[in-house]
Parts: sequence; structure tokens; C-alpha cells
Amino acid sequence: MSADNLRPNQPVTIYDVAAAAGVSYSTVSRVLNGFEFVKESTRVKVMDAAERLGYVANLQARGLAGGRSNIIGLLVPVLDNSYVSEVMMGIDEALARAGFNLMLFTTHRHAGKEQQYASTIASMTDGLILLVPLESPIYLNAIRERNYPHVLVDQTDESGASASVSGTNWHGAYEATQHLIMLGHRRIGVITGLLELSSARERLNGYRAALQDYAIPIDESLIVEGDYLQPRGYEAAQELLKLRERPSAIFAMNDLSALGAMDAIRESGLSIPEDISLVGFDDIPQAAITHPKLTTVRQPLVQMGRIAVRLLLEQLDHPGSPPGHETLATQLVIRASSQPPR
Amino acid sequence: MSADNLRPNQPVTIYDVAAAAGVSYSTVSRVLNGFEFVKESTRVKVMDAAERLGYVANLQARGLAGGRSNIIGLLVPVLDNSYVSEVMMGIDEALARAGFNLMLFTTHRHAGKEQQYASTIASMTDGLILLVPLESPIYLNAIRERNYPHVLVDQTDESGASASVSGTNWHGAYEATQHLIMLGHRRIGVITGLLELSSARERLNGYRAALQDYAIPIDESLIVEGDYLQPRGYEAAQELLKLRERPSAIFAMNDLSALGAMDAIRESGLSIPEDISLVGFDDIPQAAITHPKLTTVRQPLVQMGRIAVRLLLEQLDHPGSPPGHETLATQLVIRASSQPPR
DNA sequence: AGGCGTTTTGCAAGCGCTTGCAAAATGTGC
DNA sequence: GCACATTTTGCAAGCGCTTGCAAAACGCCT
Repeated sequence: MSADNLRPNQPVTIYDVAAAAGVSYSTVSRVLNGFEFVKESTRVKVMDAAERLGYVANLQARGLAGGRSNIIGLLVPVLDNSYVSEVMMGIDEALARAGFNLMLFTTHRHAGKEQQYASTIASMTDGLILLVPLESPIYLNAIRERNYPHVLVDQTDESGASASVSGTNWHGAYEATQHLIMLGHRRIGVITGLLELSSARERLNGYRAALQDYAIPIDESLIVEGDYLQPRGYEAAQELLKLRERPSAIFAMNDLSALGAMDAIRESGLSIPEDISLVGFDDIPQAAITHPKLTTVRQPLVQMGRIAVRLLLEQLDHPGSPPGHETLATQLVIRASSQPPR
Repeated sequence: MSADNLRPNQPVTIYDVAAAAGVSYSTVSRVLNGFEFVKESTRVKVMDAAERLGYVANLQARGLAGGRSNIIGLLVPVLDNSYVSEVMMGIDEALARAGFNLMLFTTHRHAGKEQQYASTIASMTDGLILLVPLESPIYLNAIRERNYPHVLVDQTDESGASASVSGTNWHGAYEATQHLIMLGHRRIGVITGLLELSSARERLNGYRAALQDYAIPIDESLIVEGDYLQPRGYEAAQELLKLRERPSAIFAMNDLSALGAMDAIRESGLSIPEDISLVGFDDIPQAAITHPKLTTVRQPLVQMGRIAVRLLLEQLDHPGSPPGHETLATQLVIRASSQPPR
């Protein structure tokens, strides 16, 4: 559909559009930015010209000049992680709908340079979504200092200064544990996330609360600290299996750990769920393709991403307003990896 | 003149550095860009000042002024796809090492606006990596017109005008088919990718060649077109299972399709590999966690990402030179999903 | 028709950086 | 010590856009 006019090489600028529409460049800018005091007839003229010339805004220039670059940044720790991918999907989708672009930053390889990295990010984006459990404090300092719009995903923010989205960690873990208890399990091993993370602590508390409510004594040797990654889940499960009094069920506090645990259990000659029940957390896509399919606590990951975007855009649109916080309900998804103990 | 305008945001500019180092701003710019004709002593002075003030380049400004923005774009079709994630990992890693940032663009939701989308991308990045099998022709037109540096991943470029990385599709498919034949299979069903994609056609040709080499007649009803996605893999497998003369093995031309096929096979009451052998392509991480583990053709996805970056940077550094093309060896990984037919 | 309050519009001044060009500094040969 | 070739450096002019300010148009009143 691109028409007959022009220089395929040199991009069309607002000056070109202005000339074509017979108005000044600032008027074009105003039309393009939806400024209110523009006569309808000139608005139409400008839009037509822009359309006709195939004008596309140069976001770098826009950003430099102090307007919005319409780019938001996403800081993630790793990429080969379904949890991350799912949240990213939601973010991307919501961003696309709002007309924003996405710039992706990974934390690794920037150790010791977080401040500068944060500055770079801030110089290029209108806001930032942090999906970075561990390093987040360092980045947060740099970012809060500048009063830069941002949202935390899956992290509780003690100070309340940052907007955030997360799941009902405590409740999800409570339900998962309760599920195993109701099935008849009494020795329930647990593989946590890094306990520096609020989500990991909350889930662990949920686990403890459930045991207490059902008057099951808590055996600290059944609690093994993991890191939400598969290899550590594998090791942690091995530790649990080595206990003199082996657990009849394991609650891995995220699915990736559960995947690792699954390997370890199978490798030790035991079978799931006959010998050991296994429950995860997150409900990443893989949870449904393992054999047996994994019972888990679903977090609405995609939606978390969408909401993160909403919270961020709210900050951009209303600079003064207090940062929003959303907590989304988790849901126990019972599949084949859990059943009553023998 | 520059001293007093302070916004809390990013006070340090090259002007500040210049003042602190007692040189002109253009000298600072030259030092920062590694320009050769700068006296060593001033270079040191400037670097010191920059370091001391915590200077961080504003990439938007740099980009606008015609320099490199040090941002490269990555265009992907979807995010919740291990294939994509793996390649992205390699890209991110190589980019980080080279000091580049990554801007992520997704194709969906931009139907009909590809030209403009391409312009936007071009206005913000130094180069583009396309991981977009289907829509790629549309984008390619827009991009080649501007003679914009870019690389195709996993697509053969007929015209040779675009740099590209891909795996040995033909050979990988040949080996996979040969593997099944050697096991004794004669009726080997196949689930292809969309045949508009060069990779899908090449793989199919490899399959055909293997059958021919072993003098096995080709039964077109055993060839079902898929789309490289899981749901379609599921359906395609169902079709194959419904044939009067059921295949004893299925070669899904990517792992995602194989995952779908696995579901379909299991659902129909048959078991893998006893009743039906299954082979995939790609070796995404999931292939190793299914039960049984999937025999597949490994593509060095992460490395493909790294090489894509290398090819792109070569173009940036040597604007004149012809686009590079790399083909990486695939490797048959035999796991548990394939065995001799009953 | 003249006056006044409101819209609309245009101009100029940057945002932080790169770069061509010319001036300044340095070095060389005699 | 001088003329000239060679580094180094600084200045100015943008890159494409936003925005404060003031001028121009317009509307409506008397």
C-alpha cells in the first residue's frame, strides 16, 4: 500500500509532514501528541499528510526532546525460564496494546555496574518493570533515587515505595500443603526458594501454618532451601530422600524445582505418585507435560505481566499518585503427581 | 552556560565531563568513542573525569546524533516458546559481551503495519535480528529497502541479500529418518512445519531422501503438514493414528509438535516407544523432561543466537562487506522415545 | 465597527550527542 | 630559528522532536 511519493531512504520527519499539510512543525507535533487546542480541520489535514507520507515517529528524538519515548524496560535475570517467559508474554501483550515498545535487559554480566546500568536504562525508557528477585535491591536504590517509574513483579516491597504485583504466596502454599495433608500425608518435605526472597518466605510460612493448623509437628529437617532453579531442586530432593525417615510427599515451591525433584525421585528408583507425591508452584507450561502431570499452584503469570504494565502506565499518567499494589489469587491445580500415601 | 540546569534525573553529560577534565565537549565525545587522534594524556584525563562523575552515555542522544545507539533489535513471533527463548539467550549473551542492548519486538498485533513497525525499529536500533519465520518477507522488504543491517535466524535466504544462520535441516531430518529406518521402521509418519518455511521444506526433503536411499516407497498420506506448534502437533498425530495402516513411528519436525503428538498418542491408548516411536527436532529443554525422554535432532540454538549477533556486528563494523551465512551442524540425540517396532 | 477574551498557530530554544571543518599545538627538517 | 607537515583540539551545526511564549485568528459582545 505504500504509495508513489518519495525517498525510500530518508525517513519522513515532522517537517515533511508540516510542509505537506501547510502548517508549522510544532502544529504537527501537537496533533501527533493529541494536544487539545488544535482545530479539528487542521488536525485532519495533518493526519492525512502523515498517513500519506508514511510518517513514523523517531522515538529517540522524541525521548531526547523530553517527551515520552514510549519504551519501557524489562529487567529479567534469565531468559531460559518459563516463569519469566510467561510473565513477559503478558507484559508484551499489554504493552503492544498501549502502543509501547519493550526493551529487554538482563542482569547477569553486569555485576558491580548496576548503578550505571540503571542509568542507562533510565535514559532510554519511560519506566521499568523488574522481574529480578535477587539483585533487585541494588537496582531499586539506583532507581528510587531518581524517582523513576517502576513496578516489581512477584516481590513484596516492604517500604511500599514501589508498585508491585504478586500472587497470594502464603495462601497458595497453605493450600498446597493442606491438599497433601488431606490426602493423608504427614511427613511433607519442602524445597523452598532462596529465603532472601519474600515470595519464598511467604510460601514457607504458608506451609508452616498449614501444618500447625492440622497439628502436625514441624520437622525442620524436612525443610531444604533451594533457589527456584531445576538443578538445585534435584539436589534438594536427593537430600530429602536420604533422610532416615523419608517424606511421603514433597512440596517444591516452584515448578522448576519440582522438575528437578522429579528427576531425583525417579532416579532413586521411586515412583511418583505411588511412593512419593510431588506438588509444585507456578503452573508453568511444562507442569502439564511431565509424566505424571504435576499437581501445582497456579499463578496467573501472564496476567501478572499485564497488570504490571497497567500499574506502570498508571504511574506514567499520574506522576503524583502513590504506587499501586496488586495481589492475584493463586489456584491449586490437582493433577496426577499427588495421591494418598501407601 | 551549562552548570545550573539541573534536573534530578541525569545531571552528568559530556559537558560536565568536559568541564571537569578541562577540555571541550567534542574531545570528550572523541575519547568516549575511541577516536584515534587524541593525545594519550587527555584521554586519561577525560576517562578519569567520566569515571569520577559517574558519567553514563545517553543512548538516545547518541543515536539521534547519528552515532551508534548500541541497541540492536530482535524481532520474534512469540515468547512462550523454548525455541525462541534458547536463541534469545545466545543473542543476549553475545550482545552483553559486545556492550550492546537489546530491544525486543514481537510481530503479533502488528498485522498490516509491518512497514511502519520496521521503520520504528530502524529508527531505534543499529541492526535487527529476525527470528520470524512467517511474516519475515514483509519485514524484509521494508528492511532491505533501507539497506538496514540484519540477520535471519533459521531461514534460508534465497536472494543471498540477508545474512543468516541456520542448522543443517536437510541432514538432520535425513539422520532422524535414517535412525528410524535402521531400527526397522518402514511406515514413518511425519509432521512437518508450515511448508512456506524453508526449514520445513528442507527437513521434508531430508526425510524423503532417506526413504529413497533405503528404497522405501513414499506414502504421501504419511506426510501431514503442521505449523511447528504444539496444538497442531496434537491434531496432526491424531490424523496419522487414524490411518488404516498406522505408522509405527512418527517424526515430528520440531519438538513442540512432538510434544503435542506425544499427548495424542498417549491419549489414544498407545504407548511410546512400544507402540509408536517418536522423534523430534531442536532439542529444546523440554525434550529431556518428557516421559519417555524424546529422541530428537539437536540444533545448537544458543549458539545460533551467538552467531547471529556475530554476523550482525560484522555488518555494522564493515558496512560494505557481503552478508555472512553460517550453517551449523545438527546432531541426532537418541533417547527413550524410539525403539524397534514390535 | 471596535474591543476583549479565547482559541490556534508559529517561532525559537533546547534535549545530549556526533562530526566536518578550521584553528591551535606540536613536531620536523633545514 | 623558520617554514611547513602533522597531530590535537574546539566550534558550530545539526539529528528529529517537544514546549514555553507570544503573535495571529477567531468569536462574540456592545
